[in-house]
Amino acid sequence: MPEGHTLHRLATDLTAAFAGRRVRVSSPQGRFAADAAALDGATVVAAESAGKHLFVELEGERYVHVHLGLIGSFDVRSGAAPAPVGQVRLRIENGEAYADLRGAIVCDLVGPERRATVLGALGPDPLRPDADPDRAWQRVRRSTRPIGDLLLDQSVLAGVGNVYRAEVLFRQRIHPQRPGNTLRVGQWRAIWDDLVVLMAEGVRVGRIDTVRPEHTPEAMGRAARDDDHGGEVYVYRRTGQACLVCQRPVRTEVLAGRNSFWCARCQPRFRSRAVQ
DNA sequence: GGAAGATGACAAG
DNA sequence: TTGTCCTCTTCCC
Repeated sequence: MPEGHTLHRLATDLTAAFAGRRVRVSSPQGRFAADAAALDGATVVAAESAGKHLFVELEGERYVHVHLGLIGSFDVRSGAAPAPVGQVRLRIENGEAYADLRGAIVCDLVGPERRATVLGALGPDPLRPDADPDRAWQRVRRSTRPIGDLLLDQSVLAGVGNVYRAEVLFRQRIHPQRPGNTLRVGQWRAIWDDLVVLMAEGVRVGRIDTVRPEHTPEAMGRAARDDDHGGEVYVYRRTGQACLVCQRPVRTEVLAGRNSFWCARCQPRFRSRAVQ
């Protein structure tokens, strides 16, 4: 289940497995069958990610545009492909490796124009070295929307999902409901720089770990937890459990349509000076 | 065996 | 704001 780091890693794995190679393309489930047939036997150029979007380029400037949505998965494995298990919408294989796509919200065959349109609608991606954090800041500093809302808006910045939103705001001690236009530029830069580090680490290890060494269960003398998303986090989906830093119960509230998590002590609610 | 959720995004009203 | 879609897992009866 995907935030930007998952897609970035996926692009790397797909490129390693298939770039420069002819591939068989199929749709065992059937919903991508016509396009798969058109692509079958083509040579893969490369795969790339931008935010939560993935493009697999095949010869002839043809791109398979994939967005995993909330529940999609794209598994890249080595070896010959076995009989498909479950609803495999897209399978790419070359005898030495195979990749199965399931549950994606988008799986379309597109051309360069559509690809450019999708990329153009995205804010800067902390995983891309050419990303310009100031472009996002110009949106944040003018907005009265909560920062927890802005961080999930892919046109403001691309690749952050619900886990990174909760975790980066905890690490920077900023309440999710704090309006964007009350942040100082230094706080924004701290959020961005932290995302660059956290997401790069997410790509490297393949899971989301955000807990600093001094706050790990071992360092705090507590039993290790086994989070069901695979990583070690401060507040994400820890509602009611003790904050790893101050022991207060972690709180939750729906923000921008998604569950938001924070510690009321470590991330005090912002009070506008104008009100006082 | 069924309901509820889940790291997402969109359209409709 | 609500409803809808995608698939799988976990939980409850």
